[in-house]
Amino acid sequence: MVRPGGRSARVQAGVHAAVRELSAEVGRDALTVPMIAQRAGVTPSTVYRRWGDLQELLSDVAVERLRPDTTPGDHGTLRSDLTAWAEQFLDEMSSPSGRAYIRDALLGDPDGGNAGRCSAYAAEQIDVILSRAAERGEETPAVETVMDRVVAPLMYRILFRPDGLDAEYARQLVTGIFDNAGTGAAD
Amino acid sequence: MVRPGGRSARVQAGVHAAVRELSAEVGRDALTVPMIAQRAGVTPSTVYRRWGDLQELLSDVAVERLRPDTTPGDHGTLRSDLTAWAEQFLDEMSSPSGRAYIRDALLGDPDGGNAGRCSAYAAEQIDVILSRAAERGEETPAVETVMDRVVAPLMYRILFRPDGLDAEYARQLVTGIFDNAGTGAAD
DNA sequence: CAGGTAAAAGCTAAGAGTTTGCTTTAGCTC
DNA sequence: GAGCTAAAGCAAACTCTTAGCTTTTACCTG
Repeated sequence: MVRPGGRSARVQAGVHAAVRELSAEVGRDALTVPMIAQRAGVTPSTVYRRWGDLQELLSDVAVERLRPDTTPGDHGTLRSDLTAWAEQFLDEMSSPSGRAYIRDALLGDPDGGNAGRCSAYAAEQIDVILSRAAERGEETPAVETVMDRVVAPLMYRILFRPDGLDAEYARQLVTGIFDNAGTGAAD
Repeated sequence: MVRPGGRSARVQAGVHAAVRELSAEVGRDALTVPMIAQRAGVTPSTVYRRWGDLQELLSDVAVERLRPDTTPGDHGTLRSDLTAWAEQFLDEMSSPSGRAYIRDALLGDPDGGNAGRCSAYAAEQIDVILSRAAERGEETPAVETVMDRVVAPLMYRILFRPDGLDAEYARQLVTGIFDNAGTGAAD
């Protein structure tokens, strides 16, 4: 077996780097396995054997790029932290390239867990925000509540209705968590 | 130009039928354009010229299969109508084949509108339920509210966290629309 | 630290899918 | 029913994918 740091790891890193470089140079839709393999200095059969097909490889790379690289900012209150996070999330994810990454991540083997990893990233970020609020002594909702009421609607709109999305929508969703005024439905 | 009912329409119908038949026979993952073209009695280049690639074709067919074929059932109250609809929606969409259709629909040209069409189907169904409730004299939430609070969370879980989904979750989401007890967040 | 071992990569050729220019057909319009 | 145009058929060139076999690499034992 080849351990981390060995040849396997170098090949994987090289192929991932080749995907990132080439998708910037020629565009995501023009990528082919032979092209990526050549840039990475490996043979196409290596890529096919390790990833199966182009989709699976793109899915892998997409998940890496969707991993947050910063801790959510501290704006003093739970509400402002969530609002800022939701606005940034929407901003990053609703761009054409952001949507492409999400779609690629969803495209991989459903049992491979790439999609689940994306969701986990968001949940971790939310958890950081909620924990910080709890330390301040604020009442906090469950992570699941924020996922259902903010993340899920944002992601749904990004995937299914990409038009007419703006930061105001993200703010309204966060407000909905704090506002118990009702939905207009009688019980 | 060839109008509806002409050769174009026949080819489209034949190719769609071929996709449905073959995906039942050999499985969605084994489909190829030449295989579909042969079953439909057309040449592969016809398929490539009309749809561009296999993904686009599968996306088209998936949207058709995601179109609801019945009106939401009437159970006497808004709450029971929504609950029944959400449970059925979850049941149909969370199956392996349901998830595959959703993924295929999302995969097509983002500007082609296939994803938006799926969302519109759900919105139409919700609208029927809400209109019926309004006629009964019940207070009703906006369609958007139901999309955000029920459809989006269901779809998010189906796509990103397919494990651990059950009818109880769907019921809780519907309850959340009627229950203004709060989320645990202080304002 | 030399030799053995197993996993992973390289190589190559056969097979399958995709693209494209040109020709033919179908259906509309006058 | 003759002309016209969009779409389909055809066929060849091209690219991608797959698979069997060989070679390399890194780890591990003696």
